[in-house]
Amino acid sequence: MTLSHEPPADLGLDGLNPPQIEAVVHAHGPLIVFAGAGSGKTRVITYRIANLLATHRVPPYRILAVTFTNKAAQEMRDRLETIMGGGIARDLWVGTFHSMCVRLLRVHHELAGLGRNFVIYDTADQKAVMKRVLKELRIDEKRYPPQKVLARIGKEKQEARGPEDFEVNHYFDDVILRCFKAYERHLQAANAVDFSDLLLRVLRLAEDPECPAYDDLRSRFSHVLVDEFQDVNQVQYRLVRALAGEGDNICVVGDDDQCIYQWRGADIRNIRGFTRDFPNAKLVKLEQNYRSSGNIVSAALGVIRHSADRQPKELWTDNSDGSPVGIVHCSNERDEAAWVVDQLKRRIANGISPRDLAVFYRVHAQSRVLEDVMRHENVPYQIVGGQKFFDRSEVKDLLSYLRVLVNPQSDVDLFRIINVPARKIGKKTIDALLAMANENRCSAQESIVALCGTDRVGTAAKRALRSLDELLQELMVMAETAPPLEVAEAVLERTGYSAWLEKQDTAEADARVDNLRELLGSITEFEEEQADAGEIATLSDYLARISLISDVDTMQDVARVPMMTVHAAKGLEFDGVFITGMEERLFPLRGGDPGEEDQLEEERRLAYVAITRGRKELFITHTNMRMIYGQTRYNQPSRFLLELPHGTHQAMQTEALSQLPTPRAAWGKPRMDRFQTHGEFEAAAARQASLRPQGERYIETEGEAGFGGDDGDDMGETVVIRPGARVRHPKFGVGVVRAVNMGQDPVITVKFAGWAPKRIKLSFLSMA
DNA sequence: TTGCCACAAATTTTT
DNA sequence: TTTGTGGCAA
Repeated sequence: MTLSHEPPADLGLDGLNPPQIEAVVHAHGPLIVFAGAGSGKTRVITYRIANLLATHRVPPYRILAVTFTNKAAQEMRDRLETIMGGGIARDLWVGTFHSMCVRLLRVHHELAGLGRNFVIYDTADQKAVMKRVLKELRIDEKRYPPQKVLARIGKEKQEARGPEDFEVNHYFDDVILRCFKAYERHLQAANAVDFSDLLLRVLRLAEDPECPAYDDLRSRFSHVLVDEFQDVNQVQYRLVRALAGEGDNICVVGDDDQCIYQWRGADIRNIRGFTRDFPNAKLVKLEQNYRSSGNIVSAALGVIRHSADRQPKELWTDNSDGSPVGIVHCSNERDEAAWVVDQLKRRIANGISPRDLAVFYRVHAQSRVLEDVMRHENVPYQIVGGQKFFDRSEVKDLLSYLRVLVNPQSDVDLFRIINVPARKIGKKTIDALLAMANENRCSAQESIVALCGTDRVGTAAKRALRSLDELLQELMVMAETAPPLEVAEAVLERTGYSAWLEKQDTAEADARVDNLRELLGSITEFEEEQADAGEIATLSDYLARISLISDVDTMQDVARVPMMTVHAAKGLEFDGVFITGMEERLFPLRGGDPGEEDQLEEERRLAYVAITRGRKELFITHTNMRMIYGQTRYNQPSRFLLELPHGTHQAMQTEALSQLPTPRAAWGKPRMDRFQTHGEFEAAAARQASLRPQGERYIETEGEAGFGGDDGDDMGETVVIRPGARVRHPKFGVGVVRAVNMGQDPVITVKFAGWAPKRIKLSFLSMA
């Protein structure tokens, strides 16, 4: 069996391709491409650019191509370099929205109201700023958690609204507004921007005809191309429109079925907006999938078919059916991990490279068990994303030092390192410094000298502050001229950070030293890269670069099995894919509160994305019982599994599951005493869950609801819920049933210890 | 001021 | 399960 997974080899410049592809490559004027999964869209964009360069002689620096990740940008560069040669790719503007905006802001920083060495605050930094704001405004952190306030503000900024556009609707909105204003003020004072600002600041310049940079921004690019257009938000879309300027050489490529970032502000309506803004836009559909086997494509279609409100299109493939999609029933998450790892091992033993396989999960929390088993079985793997390297405390410490040196106004960074390593500057001193800075409306670092001129702190504190200040001043002078690596090394030495770690002499401290070494390595790498590009490596460029690396960017091209969340898998493809945890409540993921319908839709698209990553083989696992976040859950198989068309998949189960004791056990939670060992007990519990027929779990009786069928089928006895029965809820624990409301989705009133009686859907309850 | 301990809270996906 | 916070003693 051979599968043709590649688009026609001659794709590109000579007119021998399917007409749709030719259209994308050669079309003039605005163009919108609906590109189904695996239709080779990135490749098509690449060839369109190549065509612009080669046939139309467009200078490379006049072309802007926006990708979703830095990795995708790099790949596009590499491909173009392979096709064109001559180092032409170097002058192209290829990158993410964020990296492109950093570049533009470096040019126009003054007009944007920023110092040249502005720094980028990540979510942790934002939180630190917000905490300070709340403290300053004397707002209770409990009632207004920093995260929540930031989320609200973030939503506003995502829609290009500042404090002046803020509408006060709810009773707590005026607090939010006050925080919003103070937050913006603090960022400004710190010469810092958050992720949204990066885009927003450029947008403000590019949309303001009065702005001196207006013309430069709008005429800089003659051709603009955007990949993954379905995940573009309001601000990004307006940015694209502005940068395309008066011309209409704009090409956007996307797939509404793969929109998985609505929670981050992605707006499918932009697709409609595009056809409205560019009424003469040509529309091309790429519907042939070159990537996946027939069975995988059918499975994907089965899931996405149920999606509401999608653009009409038909994905199809010429590829042979391949092997059926394996739906693997496992007993618990350890069993699941063991099965997956065993399969990986077999394939690797058969000569498949680990890098051609991949394991996906819905949330990072699932990775730990998989990692344990991988390590135990000596299967080489890499976690893509997750606890990020740059989030480790020692790494953040060093970076904070560097950021303070580059930008002394960055208070968040100063406070992070002010007493690391310990230099006898404690809470009281810090509070005094904070108060001073707020009074004088200046940065904390500037306030050091001022504070030392008062008697608000003791002499010991003054001495500590002074010596820190002197140290920072010296290093700052150095940072102006010395290469980044030298500065970083000096910081570690002169601040005593290295000595401090070494003195600890614990395994943990050693690991930290290693991490710092790795960070120095990354600086070296950056320096070399810049040298190759003929540019001078500056600290602030380095800092900006690492603020913007995404999860997938950290994926190395090494012989290890990549493991990642489904989100991170977007845009990637593998010969063999294992999707784990396909269970209700996990995938689709359901949080605490009412599961919104459109959230389910996004989960569905996410499942579609996951499935379509596979080229030849796809396995989807689900368990009866899963320990996650320290709690055991008994989950049904995902509804998405039920939507797979017949004949495309094959049900399998792990050995542990097939060795279960007799399935006649009752449907309620089995009693421990009926089983000899805990293993059997678990297995029986698992078995019960698996036996519940989908969609008919609850049979209506008068005032009673059961966890099982009671209509005389042969599935075992029914456990009946009636007032007085004891039930268990994953969050509230064990409670007593007060009342039962029947219906399609029975609602039970339950009294839990310590809570007022709650009305809860039966599906959330299990037997106690 | 520092470091330790106990307790509480949260727990999606990310540029 | 992990992470953060707050209080307390040295």
